Amino acid sequence: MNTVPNPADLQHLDLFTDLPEAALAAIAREARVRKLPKGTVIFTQGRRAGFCHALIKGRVRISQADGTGAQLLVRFIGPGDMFGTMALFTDGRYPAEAVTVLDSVEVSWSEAALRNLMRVYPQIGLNIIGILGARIREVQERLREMSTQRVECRIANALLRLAERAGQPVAGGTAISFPVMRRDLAEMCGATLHTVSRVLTAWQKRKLLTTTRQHLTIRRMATLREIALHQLVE
Amino acid sequence: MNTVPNPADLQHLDLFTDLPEAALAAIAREARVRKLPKGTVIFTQGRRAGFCHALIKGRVRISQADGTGAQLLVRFIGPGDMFGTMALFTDGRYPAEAVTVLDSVEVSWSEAALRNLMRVYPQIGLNIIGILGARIREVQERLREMSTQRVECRIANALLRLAERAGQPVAGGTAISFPVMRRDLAEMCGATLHTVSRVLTAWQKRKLLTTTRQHLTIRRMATLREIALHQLVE
DNA sequence: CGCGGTATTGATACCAATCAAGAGTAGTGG
DNA sequence: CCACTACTCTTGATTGGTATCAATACCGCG
Repeated sequence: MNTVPNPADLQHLDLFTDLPEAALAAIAREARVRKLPKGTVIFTQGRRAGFCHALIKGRVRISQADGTGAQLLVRFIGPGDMFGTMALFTDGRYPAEAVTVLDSVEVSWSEAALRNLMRVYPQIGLNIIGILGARIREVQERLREMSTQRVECRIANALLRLAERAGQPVAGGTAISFPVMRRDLAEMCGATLHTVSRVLTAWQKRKLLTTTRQHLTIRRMATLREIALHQLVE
Repeated sequence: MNTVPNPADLQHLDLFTDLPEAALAAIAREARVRKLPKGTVIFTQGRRAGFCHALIKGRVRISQADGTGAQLLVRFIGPGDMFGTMALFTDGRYPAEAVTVLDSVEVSWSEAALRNLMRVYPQIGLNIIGILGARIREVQERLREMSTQRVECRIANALLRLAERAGQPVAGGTAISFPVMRRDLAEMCGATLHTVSRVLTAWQKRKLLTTTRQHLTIRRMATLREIALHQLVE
């Protein structure tokens, strides 16, 4: 379970882009690798954070609950993505919960190890800044969508983001490569699962996409883009 | 106009916390200081970014427009805050517009200067990571609010955030120290200015706050907190 | 087979946007 | 000094998009 990763796996992590070979080897020596079956809770909201995480394989669902039980789906983490790292540089507590939705392989580093590595290889710090910057952009974009657009647009945007980050070309469309429930989509775009269901069945009738339970394939990406952009849905 | 700042001014900037005296002096030498009257556009959305900015005095409004003209008020920048820096580490374009809402004093560094300083003083990089992390948290919190809470709660939360970052104790309450319009509040919490106006007058009748045009004083912070937390507003 | 989680679909209610009008306030310039 | 204009703010009437409530169907799995 607690093995050392192959440096080759590490070079695809966004955390470690533009680092020399030697660095990857050193980083690998400090790493902890774990195989995590689908459904594993990696960390829970509010727990003390001591590690920087990254995903080698699989998919992780990051979600945040408020006091009343309402949930926000913050993001799905895919292979190569760092996660749960922000906490180390703020108040030391995870602001959200992370659960695998597929069998996954995760790498992690203790806070001390990460800080040492950052000292030796300053590029890591620059990478983290870039990653956080990109995330702020994405979250702000979602915030703007939530403020100004209707549910249909927001659902379309959510699907486009999923396709972008986890789309697999298949015969006659793009399939999302992991199980997505109506509830997930709802929590991604601030709607109820009822509304999501209605919209998806309407789109299915229009041949924009096909869905079976938890599985989703986009058939007409272009039309979906139009719906996402335009306020109007002719 | 193009003077060198007093290092003492720099030590209160979140960008440069935990830096030695010598560093502040070096940083000051690279800086550009500008006095900017109220209403000055510091940068516009989409423009090529070449500087890292920080505010010494005054207040700056950061807002983002989508294609249709709808606006999101991203944040108000106060003394000590860095801004417009994310662009340097992502795609090199400002994702939002910055305008002074009070007479202000701004410091800025060219991208090259900043990168040099970061190389010599790695703490700056850590500071930036901390700042970006805190911002992601705040934006995510707003996103969750937008998804799950009603307008009244969201307006209450917006006011609390303003009070937190720009509240001045005055006789019988906390005043917001810069002009805030109904439209601003609306764009902060995804509502129309009409709704904001209605809610504020209702609260004024309940003595929760007092407003004159563009000026706002919170009288019962505790009650406002209750409204913000609870979904229910008895 | 029955059971728990997931998805569909209809009926109703209601929050907040939209539409519309006008009042207050600041600043400008003749 | 006052008319004039631009902007901010208030308030009412109406509409409509989504949530909510409620019931049922579907599917996988132990």
